[in-house]
Amino acid sequence: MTAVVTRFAPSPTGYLHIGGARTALFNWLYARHHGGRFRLRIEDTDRKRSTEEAISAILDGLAWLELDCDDEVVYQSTRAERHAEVAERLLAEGKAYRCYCTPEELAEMREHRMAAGYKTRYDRRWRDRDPSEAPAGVPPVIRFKAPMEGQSVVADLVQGEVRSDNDQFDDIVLLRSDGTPTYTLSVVVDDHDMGVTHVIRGADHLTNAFQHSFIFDALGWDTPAFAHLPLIHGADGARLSKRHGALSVGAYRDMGYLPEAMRNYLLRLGWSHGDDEIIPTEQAVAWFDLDAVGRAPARFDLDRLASLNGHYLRETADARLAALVAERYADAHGAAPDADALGLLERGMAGLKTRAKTIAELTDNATFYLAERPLVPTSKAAKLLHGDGAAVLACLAPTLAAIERWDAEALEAATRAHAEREGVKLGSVAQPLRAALTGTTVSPPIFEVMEVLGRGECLARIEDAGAAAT
RNA sequence: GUCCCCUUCGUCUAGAGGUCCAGGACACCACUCUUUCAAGGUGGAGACACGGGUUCGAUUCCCGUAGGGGACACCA
Repeated sequence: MTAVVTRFAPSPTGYLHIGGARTALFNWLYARHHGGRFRLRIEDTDRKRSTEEAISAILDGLAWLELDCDDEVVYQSTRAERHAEVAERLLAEGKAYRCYCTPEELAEMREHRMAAGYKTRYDRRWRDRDPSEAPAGVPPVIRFKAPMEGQSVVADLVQGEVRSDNDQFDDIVLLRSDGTPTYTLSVVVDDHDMGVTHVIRGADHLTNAFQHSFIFDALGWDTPAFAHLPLIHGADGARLSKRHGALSVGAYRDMGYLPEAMRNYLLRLGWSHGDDEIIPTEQAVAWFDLDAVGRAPARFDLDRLASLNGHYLRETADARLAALVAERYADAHGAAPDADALGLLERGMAGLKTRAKTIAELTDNATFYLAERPLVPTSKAAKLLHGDGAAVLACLAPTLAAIERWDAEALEAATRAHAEREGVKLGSVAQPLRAALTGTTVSPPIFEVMEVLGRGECLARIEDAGAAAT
């Protein structure tokens, strides 16, 4: 039993999207679970569409998801020579041939054969033709001699045994007329050379797997095990596309999702372990295997991601959350919170984090800890302060100022006693207090907030509110 | 058009012939806790696409229909 080697092989034509991220995750998990290696190959084969930005977006995306890869990253474009060499070998062995058809000729053939109901697009006119008949000045492509009869089967670890009649496989191009390799040739050669044992990728490649198998066989190479994952669809069931909004993992990072939540979410899309829902990565590594991957495509559900994110948020250490909020706040306001402010955030985090689903929301809710006096209240909060609110606070202020031990417990006890003396409900005191201290009508428990904020700041904010109300 | 794959609550799924008048989670609705809002707790509504078989018995096996998805480039 050789050690497992998996690989993630994106083409750098855009950001790392949700589907790619899940493919990467499954490859990574499979490798980690089996104590194997997880490799990265950038499929930048010539293509004008491949860009440096896309490559770094993919690298960043994987780094954010904390899917570390082993060995060096392979750039497919650097391997064209080796690919061509393999094509030549196939040619020499009579397993491939030169085809001199022009693109126009092929387009016409395709159209005609399609209309006539043929199973293949290319009529194989050069397959058995004598090379001496080659037209002068036409650079040929090299085509693979696909089997024409019988049936083939791909033993897929997810899809099961998939069969197909051989009469519908075209003799695909291996090497273009300009000598560059096509995708089909490149994957096979690279997977072999990289020692890949398990090819885990999207189901959109299922049909290609037949062609890949043919080539592996023709070369006398061991065919890796295949596992084709069902695709991820948008919430409407249609294929994921631009109109579904954010597709890149970077966009989710920016929206304030945690990588561990994203991993957990993606993991449960198509894979399950009984009724388990919350599956931290360590547990996933221990449990993951391909036999529990389903075959039906799944829809992307933002609510589910948000819920999971809320869960992980609540489990995250306050210091890390405070740092993430500070970073976000700095991005939005241009100034990073100082050490004192960071301390406030960290101490306030316990009350804050049960009230947010994303870091973005958390940051919004935390701004009252970071804002400079005097606070600018929301309109609802201002309304509370302009009514009897100001008077209520003015009446309460001396009581608060006289408190000896400034903590939530003492503050609540004193305020409750005050409300009772005044014959009012606690709420009618607490709400104006909240408005004055946080500038909003919704916040963590107000006495907790007061403890974190400290005596001086609280009394000052109450005074500010009183001044603004007059 | 040809070939391949898929089909359990709105969504993700458990279920591998009787344990299922189908279980969990998210979302939703109540109630509860409560100084606000959350979180938490309790409860509720909600699905085996359809039609044939096979079987004493099908969500589970087979066939068909419908619907969805994928692949059919000198793209990857």
